[in-house]
Amino acid sequence: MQQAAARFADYLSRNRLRMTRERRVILEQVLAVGKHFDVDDLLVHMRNGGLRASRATLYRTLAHLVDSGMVHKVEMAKGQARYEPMLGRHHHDHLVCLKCGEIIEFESPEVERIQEEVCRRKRFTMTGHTHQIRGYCRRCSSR
Amino acid sequence: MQQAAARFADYLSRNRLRMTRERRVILEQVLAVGKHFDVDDLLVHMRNGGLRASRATLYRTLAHLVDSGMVHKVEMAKGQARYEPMLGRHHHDHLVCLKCGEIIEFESPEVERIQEEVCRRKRFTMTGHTHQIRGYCRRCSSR
DNA sequence: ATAACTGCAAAAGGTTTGCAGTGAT
DNA sequence: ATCACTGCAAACCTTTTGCAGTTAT
Repeated sequence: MQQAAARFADYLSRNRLRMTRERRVILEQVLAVGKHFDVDDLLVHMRNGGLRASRATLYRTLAHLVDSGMVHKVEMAKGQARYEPMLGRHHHDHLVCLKCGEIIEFESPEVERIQEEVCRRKRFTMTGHTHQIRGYCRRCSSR
Repeated sequence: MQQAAARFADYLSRNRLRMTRERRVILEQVLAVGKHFDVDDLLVHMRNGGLRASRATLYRTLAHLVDSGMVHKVEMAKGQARYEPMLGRHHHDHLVCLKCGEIIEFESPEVERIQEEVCRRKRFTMTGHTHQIRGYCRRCSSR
């Protein structure tokens, strides 16, 4: 946790940005709220802890956290974004349950390899990708 | 083209929906406008051809075309949707150029296979997926 | 002191919806 | 004669932005 704060502080100072109380609190809550969350989850979580920050500041700070690489932004359908802290974790993609909203992670080096090959063949410079499988999780399928 | 109209008509009647002038025109224009388009492209294309339909009707009709399987909806980041006619074509995914907006298609049976295996392992019932690679196309990379 | 930051409320931007009138079956 | 469809304008929803006041450096 200290570590994360230090890393963010470092990112901020390298970009001539400032470490404010809001940013400290938001980072701490992002780490506390768990794996996958959206802005509302975070807001609710913060309120329950008696903390607050405006939506605008949440969005602005999350953008910096994403930019620093400490948090990933996952674009869902209809322009809703979810976020996930990436501290020391590595890349993965998602299975999204359409009924209960559960998000299951998966990773496949094979898929990564194929992606790179596709890009090579098409002379395409990849900067990122999105790979989501939608459907019903084990629990929701069985009813 | 006749064929497409017949297929849509069939879908409509099976769902107790009606074949209207607007729907006929929209289907025809969807086929004419080409591979990947968004609602604005379609609207502009129609206006250039002296045809028209309200945005609301475009959205409503596209939803039916998607439901009928004749058109695929591709969710892009930030809640913008694009559509592509699927007549007799089969599934593929996309490379999206962040600079010029070009969309390059690719397909990989291997990735499909891996997806199925991931789902089996996680006991997940897949109903669809999204797989996009973002970056810069050949032209845009080289400048 | 400077320039970045914050909250607020307004704006944006794509999509959806309620309604009253129109039209397919 | 029904009941679905259409256009319009308003409503939606998440995210972004302008502004005036606040605060880290």
